[in-house]
Amino acid sequence: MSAIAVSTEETILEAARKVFMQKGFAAARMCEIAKIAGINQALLHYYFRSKDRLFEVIFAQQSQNFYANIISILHSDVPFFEKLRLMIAKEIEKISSAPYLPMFILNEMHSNPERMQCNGSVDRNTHFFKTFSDLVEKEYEAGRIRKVCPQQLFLSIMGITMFPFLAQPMIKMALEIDGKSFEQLMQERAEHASELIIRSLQV
Amino acid sequence: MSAIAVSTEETILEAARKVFMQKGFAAARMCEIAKIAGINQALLHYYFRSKDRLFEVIFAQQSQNFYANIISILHSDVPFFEKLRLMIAKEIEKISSAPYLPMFILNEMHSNPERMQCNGSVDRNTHFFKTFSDLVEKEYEAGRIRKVCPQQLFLSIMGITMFPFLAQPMIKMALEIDGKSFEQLMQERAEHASELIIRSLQV
DNA sequence: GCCGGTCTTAATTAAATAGTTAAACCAGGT
DNA sequence: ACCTGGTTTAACTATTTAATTAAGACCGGC
Repeated sequence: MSAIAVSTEETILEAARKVFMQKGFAAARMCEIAKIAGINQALLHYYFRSKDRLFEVIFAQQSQNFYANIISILHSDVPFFEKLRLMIAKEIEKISSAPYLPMFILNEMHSNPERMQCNGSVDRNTHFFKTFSDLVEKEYEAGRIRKVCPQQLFLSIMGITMFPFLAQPMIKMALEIDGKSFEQLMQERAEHASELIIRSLQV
Repeated sequence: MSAIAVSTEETILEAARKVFMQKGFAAARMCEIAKIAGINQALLHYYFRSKDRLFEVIFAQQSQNFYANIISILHSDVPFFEKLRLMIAKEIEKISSAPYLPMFILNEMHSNPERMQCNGSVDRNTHFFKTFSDLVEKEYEAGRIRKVCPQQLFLSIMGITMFPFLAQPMIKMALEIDGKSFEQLMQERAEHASELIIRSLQV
């Protein structure tokens, strides 16, 4: 009963996650989700009343997933440079196992900003910047890094780690590489990215 | 006659550009394009047979627009560091005037890779990497920069310049700034980004 | 004046897709 | 044995939207 019910609910969520993340809300099809979950559309609506509701659940989950790493590392108790290295490495590691995640989140926020405003799951997760900013400030005052705008630095770190995945199809064409080589490149990426950021901060 | 015809054709393209770039192919509506162009749907199909055809035209145009800057600067005759500065500055300048451009291109390539393969307009524009790679190689051999993987460097430069626009809605929430402040931040961005990249390359 | 292409209006078709319903099936638990 | 709830099937409705069509209005050049 309950055990079985949870199982199919999760089967559905898993299928929905795949489809929504790959195609986005507008191009996603309920019948495809049902098909992948190995069930019928009737049961889909039996569990989640509508496409919108199902999407809300998926988006909230993934949104959580998207920010969790950064937040926990920012609050961890390691030296600043180590934090940067960890943020970059862990983020690349996670995205490697879910390459569509950044595009999904950013594209849905972009193409439907209204949905986000009334959505608490977004708000709860986006208040970590002050922590980062304070860390940078302190590090500068201790003379361990050069003077730098925390906002700009933050954008750079995020861009350097997430962009390759956002632009994956373009990158593959531009660099003329296949999926295998791309994965390889991403495995080496954390090292290059950390090196680049940390060198740029040297006094 | 001809003058008028061209004018409405351009009116339609302008409207289509707005709608497709803001909503993406799947969520874009022909009737909205018609409405914005100030015409009716019948005329829309009179000029462009179908939604797909209209989209092809827009995508090809924007794709061109997307790569043009980088390509022309790569082939220009200025020192390497100056090229980097120019690439970053010009790219930010362009995107600032069309903030949806990167998300549009990357998201459509992501959510519909098939469309791209048969589309020459993409292929023609993505073969500029070797030029960049050679430049980096030469610069290293001349001892003016440290040893660095050209592919990784390329990803970093692109990421640093384009990410803020791709993530605009998220950024605004995370940094708790409004549209005005975001524009301000982007105006200062080229300077920070160049500084960061060039410092990281110092031997 | 009329001719051709541009454009409008409005009605209509066709297709895709979200969502509903009712009846039946089946397995586990009582 | 039977009740319950998850599940299936299949037919159905409603809605949205792309695409078409036909009849005619407007308008500039011939």
